[in-house]
Amino acid sequence: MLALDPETPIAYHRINSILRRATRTKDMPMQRYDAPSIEAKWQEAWSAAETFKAVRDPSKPKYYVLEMFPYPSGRIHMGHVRNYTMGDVIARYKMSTGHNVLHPMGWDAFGMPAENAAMAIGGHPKDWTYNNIADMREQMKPLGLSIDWSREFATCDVEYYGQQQALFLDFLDEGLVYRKNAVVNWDPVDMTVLANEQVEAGRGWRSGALVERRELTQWFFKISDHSDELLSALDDLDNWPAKVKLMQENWIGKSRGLQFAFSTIDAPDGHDRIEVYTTRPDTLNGASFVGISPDHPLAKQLEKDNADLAAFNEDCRQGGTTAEAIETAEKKGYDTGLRVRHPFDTAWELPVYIANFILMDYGTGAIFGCPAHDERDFEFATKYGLPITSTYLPSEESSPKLEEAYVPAKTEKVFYNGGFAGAQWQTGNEAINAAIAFCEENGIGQGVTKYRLRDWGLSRQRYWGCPIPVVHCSTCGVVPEKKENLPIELPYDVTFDTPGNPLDRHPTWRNCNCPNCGSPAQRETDTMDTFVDSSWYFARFTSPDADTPVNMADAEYWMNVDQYIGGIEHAILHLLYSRFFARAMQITGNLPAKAIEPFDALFTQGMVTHAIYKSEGDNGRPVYHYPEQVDLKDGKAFLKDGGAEVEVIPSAKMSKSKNNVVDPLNIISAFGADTARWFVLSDSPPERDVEWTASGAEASFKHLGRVWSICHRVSQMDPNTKGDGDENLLREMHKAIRDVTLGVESFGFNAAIAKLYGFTNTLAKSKASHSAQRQAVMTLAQLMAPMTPHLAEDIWAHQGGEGLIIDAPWPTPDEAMLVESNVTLPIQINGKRRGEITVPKDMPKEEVEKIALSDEAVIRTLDGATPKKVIVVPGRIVNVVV
RNA sequence: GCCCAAGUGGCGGAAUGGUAGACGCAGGGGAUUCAAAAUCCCCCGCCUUAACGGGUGUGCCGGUUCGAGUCCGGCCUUGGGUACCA
Repeated sequence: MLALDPETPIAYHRINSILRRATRTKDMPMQRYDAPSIEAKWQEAWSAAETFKAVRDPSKPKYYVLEMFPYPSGRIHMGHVRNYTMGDVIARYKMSTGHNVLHPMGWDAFGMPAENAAMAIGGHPKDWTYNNIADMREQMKPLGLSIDWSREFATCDVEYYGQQQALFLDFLDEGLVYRKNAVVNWDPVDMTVLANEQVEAGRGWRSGALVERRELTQWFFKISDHSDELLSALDDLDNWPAKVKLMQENWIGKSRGLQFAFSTIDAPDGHDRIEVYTTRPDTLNGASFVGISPDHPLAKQLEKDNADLAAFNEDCRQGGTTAEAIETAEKKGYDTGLRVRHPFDTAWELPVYIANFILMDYGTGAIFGCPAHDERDFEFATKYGLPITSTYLPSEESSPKLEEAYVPAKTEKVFYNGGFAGAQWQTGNEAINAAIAFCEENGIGQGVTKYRLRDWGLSRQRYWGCPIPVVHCSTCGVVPEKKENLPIELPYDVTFDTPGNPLDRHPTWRNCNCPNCGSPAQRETDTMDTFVDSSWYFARFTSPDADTPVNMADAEYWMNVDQYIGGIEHAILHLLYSRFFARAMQITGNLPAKAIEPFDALFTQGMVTHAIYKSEGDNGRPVYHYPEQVDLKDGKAFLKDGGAEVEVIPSAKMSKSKNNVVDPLNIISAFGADTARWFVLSDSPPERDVEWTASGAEASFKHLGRVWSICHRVSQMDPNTKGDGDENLLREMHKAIRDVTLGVESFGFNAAIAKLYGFTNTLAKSKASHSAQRQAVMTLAQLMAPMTPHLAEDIWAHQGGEGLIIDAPWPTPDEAMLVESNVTLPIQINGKRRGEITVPKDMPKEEVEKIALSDEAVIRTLDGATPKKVIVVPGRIVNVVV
C-alpha cells in the first residue's frame, strides 16, 4: 500500500519526481520521523506546483488572509511563528474548502530602529534594513508557510513609497491633509525632536536633558472629519472582537456637552470671555473655579507681564508630551488673580487658575472645576482651599458635606440638591439633557457634540521614512510636488554622526525648483509617520506591481481582507488609521467602495512570553542572560558560567533587549518546523499569551513522531486485515472531523489540537480492520494538514493519497455517525453532584425524574427528606432541591 | 491618571449558566531491558479517611439563580494602549 499506484492521475507533472522520491521509502523504509528531509521535500513540491501563487479566478470564491506584516528587526521570533502559523492554518484550511486564497507577506520597513542602529553601530539604515529583510525571509521560509512570495514588498521600496506619495498628493487635493502647529518633545541639548519612547522620566534618553514641549508646524490628516463615520461603522464589524470596537469607540470619544463662556472681570484685551466645554452642565451650580491650560491664549498673554506666572507655565511645559506623563504628574495650579462671573448669577465670582493637567488639545483648553463630582477637581480644590459644593446626592437625607468626590454612573438616579433644570430625582443623563436645554433657552450656551479623536499628525523629523512630496517656495508658499516628478527618492549619502534629521543638513537634496513658478525652492524635509506605510499595504498586496497605488480591478476582486490577524497592541492606532485610509482612498478614487471597511474579520492574538534571567552588573545596571546560558534547578536559575544565581522573571514578553528570545531557527533545526508550528498552536488559546517552554516543544515533537509511527504501522498492514471496532473508530473519526473543523473555524486551535490528541490515542489503540484504520489515518493527516502540513503530505503520500493533500477537499462529518443514543446525566442535590444516571437521549422529563429519584446514591443522600422541586434539564443535568 | 483585557492544580490550559480540572507538560508507580534510551500501561487539585466516602476549591469581598469559573456590583494583581516604538 505504500507505493503510489502508477496510474494515479497527478495534476502536477512537475512534482512527479518528488512524489516518486516520497514513495521510494517502500524500498528503504524509514523507521523514524525524519522532519528535516520531509519538510525540505514538501516545500520543494509546493514550490514546483506553485501551490500558493494567487491568481485572479472569478470562478472560485476568493479568500484573503493577512497577518500584520513584520518590522524587519533581523531575526524572526516565536511571536512571528505563532502569528504566521495561525494565518497559515486559516489559509490552508480555506484552500482545502475550495477557496482561491491570497496570503501575502511584506515588510514594515521604515522606522526609528534603522536610524538607531546606524547611530549605534554605524552603517546605513537602508543597508541595515534590506539585510535584515533578506535574513528574515530566509528564516521564515523553513516554516513552510503558504505565502505567495511573488507579491512580497517592503514599505521602504521606492516603488511602494512613491505610490504612497501619489496617495498623499491625492489626499492633499481632496482637502484631507493640512498643516498646523503641534507640540513635540524637544531635546534642548541634542537640539532634536524625540519620540515618546526616547523620553525617559522626562529626560532625553541620550543627552539626559530635561525635555521641553515645543511647537512645530506639522502635516495632519483630517481624520477627525470622519469621527462620526468611523464610530458608527464599528456597529457593522460583526467579526471584530468586541473589546477592539469598544477601545476604538472610547478613543473616538463622542460626547454631548455644553459650550458656553464665563465673562471675565478686568482681563487683558481680547480675553473678555473664557470659552468652556463641559460634559456635565448639570453640575454648574457646583462650580468652584475655572481652569485653563498653560498653553491657553490667556495664559500666554498673562505670561508677558507676570514673571512668576511665566515661570509656572514654563515649568508645566517641561516633560514629555504623552497624555500619560501629563495626567499622572502632580496636579499643580496657579491662581492668576483674575476672576470670572458665573453665568447664572453675575454676583457669583470664580477664580481663574492655570492648571497643568488641562490639555489645550481637547475641548477649548479651559474647564470649570466641580470638585464635588470629579476626583481630580476634588484633589485640586482641597489643595488650594477652594469650595466644594454638591449638586446632587445619593438621597435626600445625605449630608451635602463630602469626604470625597461623589461620582455615580450617569445612568443612576440621584437627588439634585443643587439642580436648576429637570426633576429633583433624575439620572445624570436626564439632568445633562435638561441642563443643555435650559442653557440654550436662556442664551447661556449651546449643546454641542465633540469627539476626543484628534487629527493625525504625520510629520516626522527623521530620515528613514517616506518623504512628504511638497516644496517650500518663497513666492508660492507650500506647493505640492507634481505627480510626474514622483517618486521623491531618499538620498543615500547621509550620515548619522550628529543628532537630528540628515535631510535637513543634506547639502543638495533639499534644493529643487518650485513646481508652480519654477524658481529655486526647497523640499520638505519631514518624512511620514510609519503608520502611513501600514495603513494601505493590505490594498497594495492585491496588485503589488501596479503603477498606480492600487489596480482597481485587482482590488475589486481581492478586497476585503477576509481574515486579518495581529497583535492586540494595534487595536487602536494602526486599525483606526487603516480604516481612515480606506475611506480617504475611496474618496480619492484609489479603492473601490466595497473596501471602505478593509478588514472583514479581525483576530487579535496574544504574545509569546518567556522567562527573563536577570542579574546586576558591575555598574548597577541590569544584565540579561540568554536561556541557553542558565541551568534551571527547582525553579531557580543559575549561570552555567560560574554558577551564580540569577533572578527569574516569569512570562515576560519576548524582547531582544531582555535576551529572553527563543530563536525559532534553533527549534526548527532541532525538531522541525511542524513541531514549532504544532507547539505554538497547541498550548494556549490563540488570543492569550503563550509561554515558550523547552519541554513543551519536546512533547510536540514526540507526539508528531508518534503520529508518524502509527501511520507507518498502518501502511505496513496487510490490506486484507480484518479487525474489531471499525464502527467505533469511524465514529471517533467523524467526531474529530466535526470538532477540528469547528476549532479551526473559530480560532480554537488549541481545542482542535486537544481533539487530535484524543483521536490519535483512539487510533493508536484501535484493533480495527486495515481499511478502517487507513481511512482514519488519512483523515487524521487531513485534519492535521493546516497545522503540520509537511508531515500531513508525507502521511498522505505513504497511504497512497491522490495528489497533494493540500489539494484534497476537506473532509465532512457524517451526521449519522455523530448521533448518540444514550446520555449520562449528573444528579445534583441542592447544586452538589451526588450521582449519575444513563438514560436514552430523548427520555421524557417525568421518567428521567423518576429514575433519578430512585437512584441509590440519591436515596442515601436524601435520607428520607422530601424533594421540594426537581429540575430536569434534558441532556444536561438533574437537580433535586430539598 | 484614563481606556481595554486577563486571573482556574506544581505548569500551559478545558468547560452553550448545568459533573470544575478535557488535552498536554512535569511528577509518582509499573511493564519491557543485562542496563539505559525509546516505547507502552496506571495514578495524579487540596484537606481528611484503612477504605467507601466526606469536606473544600476557579485572585479577593458581596449579590442574582434550583445551580456561577461563566451573569451583576465593588476591589486587588498582571498585561496591552495612551496619539513620535512598531
